[in-house]
Amino acid sequence: MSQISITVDGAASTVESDQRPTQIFADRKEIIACKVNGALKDLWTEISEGDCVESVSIASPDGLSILRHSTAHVMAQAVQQVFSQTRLGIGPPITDGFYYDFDPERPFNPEDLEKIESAMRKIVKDGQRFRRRVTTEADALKELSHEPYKCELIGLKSGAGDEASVEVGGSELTIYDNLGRDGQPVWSDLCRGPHLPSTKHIPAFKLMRSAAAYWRGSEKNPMLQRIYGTAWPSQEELTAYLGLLAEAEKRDHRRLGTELDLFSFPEEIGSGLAVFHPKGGIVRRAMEDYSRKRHEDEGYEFVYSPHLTKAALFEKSGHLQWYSEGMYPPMVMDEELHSDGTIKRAGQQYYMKPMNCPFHNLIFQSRGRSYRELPLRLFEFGTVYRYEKSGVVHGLTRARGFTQDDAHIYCTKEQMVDELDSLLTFVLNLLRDYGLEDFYLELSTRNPEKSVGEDADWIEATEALRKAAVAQKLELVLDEGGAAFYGPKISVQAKDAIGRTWQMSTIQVDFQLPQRFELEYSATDGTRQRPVMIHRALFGSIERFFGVLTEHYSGAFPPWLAPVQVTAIPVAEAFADYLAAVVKEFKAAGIRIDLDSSDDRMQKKIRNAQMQKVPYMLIAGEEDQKAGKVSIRYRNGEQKNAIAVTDAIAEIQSAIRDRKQV
RNA sequence: GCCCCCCUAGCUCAGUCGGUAGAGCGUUUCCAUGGUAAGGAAAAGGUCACCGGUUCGAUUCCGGUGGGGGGCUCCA
Repeated sequence: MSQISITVDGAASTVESDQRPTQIFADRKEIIACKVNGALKDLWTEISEGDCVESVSIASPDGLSILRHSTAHVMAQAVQQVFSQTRLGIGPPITDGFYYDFDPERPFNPEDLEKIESAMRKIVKDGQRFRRRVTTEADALKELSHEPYKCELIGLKSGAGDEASVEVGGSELTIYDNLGRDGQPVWSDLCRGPHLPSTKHIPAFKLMRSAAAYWRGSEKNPMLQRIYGTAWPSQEELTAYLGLLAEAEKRDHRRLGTELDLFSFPEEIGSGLAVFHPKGGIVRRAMEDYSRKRHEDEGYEFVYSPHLTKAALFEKSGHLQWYSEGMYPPMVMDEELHSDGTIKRAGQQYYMKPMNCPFHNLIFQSRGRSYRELPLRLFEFGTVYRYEKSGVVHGLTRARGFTQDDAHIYCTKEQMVDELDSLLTFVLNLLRDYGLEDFYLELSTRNPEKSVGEDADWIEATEALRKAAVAQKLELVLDEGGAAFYGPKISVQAKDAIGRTWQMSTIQVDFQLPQRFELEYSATDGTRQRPVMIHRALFGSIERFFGVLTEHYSGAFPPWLAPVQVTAIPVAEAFADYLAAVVKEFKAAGIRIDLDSSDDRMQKKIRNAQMQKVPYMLIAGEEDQKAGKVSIRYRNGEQKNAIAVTDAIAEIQSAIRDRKQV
């Protein structure tokens, strides 16, 4: 047997020529794949003289993808074991897990998932080896003739899109066989790979849910049944992941909205239309008040516009041509009909507004504008109505009626760069004031096929946005071709307390509307010029931001936002009068404080306040009353005793003023 | 909009293989006056989402509508 020289993880090495990485890394159990000369390969791959071999650990990003992809194969095998008439779609790894699409005889139910999961456990236990096999298109079509979706993928191979590329390799067509103990294939799947050495390398997995998905992601294609699963390098990591999901469920704003009596969606009103209860109203008002103040400081002017308008306005803006599907249908006013039903006098059509910009444009246009007025910043908490498809409505984060913290900035081209820069700084600082700290930015650029305007304008605006983004020194992600038809945009993505990303603010340059509305200002030389228009919403919508903050804080709002800032709890009824007097002082100091005068025992009152996530409890008993003092109990269970009332007020006031979390 | 699932007291949920229903929490009243996350007792509270169909009889089975959930597609 001859020897070959290779590099293993950067170190020169000499091995027998028939050695495979599986043997080279035999004593490192966490190594489940490798890179040969930079390309991801199975550990069973052949290596040759001069190859550079790098180990891929199961915990690395590549390793996790391979683990999850292999688990998807195991699931597909199990599904076909349990339901033999099921045809296969595709089964890629995704963030935290994997899915596989199936065309079963009937949709899966939860019991099916249990059956599939136990079949998977058996396959994992069997330790089936994954074997890569190169095939030809003709052979594969023959072998997979009973798998129509796979055959379709083979046909697509040349122009393979993203979703197909996991299944069919770029240059070679490969099939992965799962080999039983006797070395014979027990199951096969068209796949690019790579895969784990064997199924026993799957340390921990769980099937999560079944759902429907269109074949190859198109509404026009048939619906397949998708099963989602998750897989991890260890049982502990799986448990931790499931714990995170449970935590996310606990802080779901829809659940907290009920538990904390913040808002509801009465069926009588309609899907996606919320009412805010008194407690939610306080939080919302605190959010709005602070936003208003900051906008005022920043040179915005406040305007108001109606919720309804005649159709002509949205014809002018282009919304009716482009977005009428997303609008509530028109109300027809003052229409007169003949007795035979034909129209005698045409009515007037009114629409609920899906956006505020046309109204702001009318304000801009209401009189001549001078360059001296620019940048003109018009701000409105504008409530809009959009007829979202029934399947997408989701709590406060995707509603049909919502209020944007909307503003439109009209400026000269020369002012655009500075304006965007200061605007982005303003946005980020404001979001930080609300307790969000971790951001990245996304720059959406032109899609040439779906856009209007001059190339030069697009380039200029995109560059201005890019410059503003880069100045923030935050991560910048490019969303190529993701811009709206009328101009490029930056969106601010914020991470919440448990690491989930939410799209918050958008800043959008618009070339279209100033033209459609023929907006003009008088320049220094007396000529009439078209202003640049910038759309921006910092919260996106107040409802959505409310939902995000509720989840971010898990309902435990910082004092400045908390509906009830302090609950006063007498140790016994005898001290209620004393506390009532103290409560008066707190109220006079502008603190939102409630005295719990119910006949519950104090332990119960503490529990209630705790569950309502009230930031402070003010407790007083005999000792406090004698000394004229109070005790403060915090949300974390800590307590400070014998505090002078004025000190307690000062402490809480300062936390509110500084928007501190406690 | 599409696929699947769900809707029982204010909330969270049992239950009825078709004979009109239960628990815990909450609410009300009474007792208890209690120093750090549930004191005790009693009572009230339901057209079993709504509308049709099948049936002697429907909360239960079937169909439709509304609302919700998980996904897909979409998100100006």
